[in-house]
Amino acid sequence: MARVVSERKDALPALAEVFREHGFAGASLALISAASGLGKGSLYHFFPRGKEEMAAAVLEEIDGWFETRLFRPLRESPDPGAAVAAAFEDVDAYFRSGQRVCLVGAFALGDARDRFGTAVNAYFARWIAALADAFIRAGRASAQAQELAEEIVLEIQGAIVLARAMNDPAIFQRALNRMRARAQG
Amino acid sequence: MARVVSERKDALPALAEVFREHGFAGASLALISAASGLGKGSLYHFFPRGKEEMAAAVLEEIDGWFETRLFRPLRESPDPGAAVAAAFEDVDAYFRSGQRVCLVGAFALGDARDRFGTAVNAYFARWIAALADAFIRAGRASAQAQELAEEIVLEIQGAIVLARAMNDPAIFQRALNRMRARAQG
DNA sequence: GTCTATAGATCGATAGAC
DNA sequence: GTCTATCGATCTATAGAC
Repeated sequence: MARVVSERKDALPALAEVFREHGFAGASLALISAASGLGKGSLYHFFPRGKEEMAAAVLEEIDGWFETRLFRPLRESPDPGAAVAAAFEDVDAYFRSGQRVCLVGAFALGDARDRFGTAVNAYFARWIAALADAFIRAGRASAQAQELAEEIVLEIQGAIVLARAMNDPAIFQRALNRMRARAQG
Repeated sequence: MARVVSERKDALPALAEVFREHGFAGASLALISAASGLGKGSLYHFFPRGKEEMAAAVLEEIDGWFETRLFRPLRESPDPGAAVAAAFEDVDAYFRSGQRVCLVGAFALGDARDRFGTAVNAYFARWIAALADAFIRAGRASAQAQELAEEIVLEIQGAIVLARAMNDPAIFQRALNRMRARAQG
């Protein structure tokens, strides 16, 4: 029977949750060890450069998930309108209506931005570019598509902040519905 | 000649900057001491309950600033349209076009939300309520005013996240201009 | 590969001189 | 009030047994 954690990749979801909940500075190795079920020795075996390498690996995994599940369909789907609608569904599920934090956005607000600035920037740049691509293929003018994409990514981040601050997923839902209407209009 | 720090209040701006830049967990007493010019002994003289009391005092000061500069004018100005326009100006200046983080929003994303949940919630609730009040007095229907206010506060938070993530104040400016248009329309 | 034990630095917080 | 010195706890990271 396969072990729960038999390679580095298997530990990443637990690590991601710790970084999401506690931030980079607040994510101690003790918390990471407890959440992943791995001792410090094992953690340093998988991530020789320590916490920084753990966070970088988590960012890379998140980036891969978004690339596969959101960005590529937005860029390549033959039906861009359906791809945009599906993307809103995926965003709602992934962020659990704002009760789950966007790790990249949280890093952007703190001093982790200095360490992981390139990854943070690239994540949002590709998100906006993929959305804009879908809007253009759906018939919008390039400049308008670009601004609408930026507006939507920005509003998703704001919805996470406000829904969490007020502990009210309905705020996230209302924001998402406004975005859907704007994306279709 | 008056000393630079002669009472607790004088230390708060420096403390606020440290919490903004490093988050609650990342704001060590060594950083706070260096930024404020106060030794640990003095810090504990002003804030006997330590870091938690420092952060609470900072949140209270921020709340007071917003109440005086933004919320009260929005609720009480005889010209609600002008108050809304002035509020956008103040927001732009205060957050330096997104290059300065909203401490309350940053706390909302991390585990500091559990400690300061009431203050975080109240801050955003009063911000939204004050904006909605101005919109109603400017002639909007109550439900629409409430939703527009929520949308704007949400979008300001998203603009800070995205402008910082991409290190581009123009993103903040564009978002603010969209909000101004929506608030006037 | 995974663990325990522990090093060395830094943490939040306190004590006491001045 | 402000400082220095220092406490015990916790931190990241390493070493070495298995």
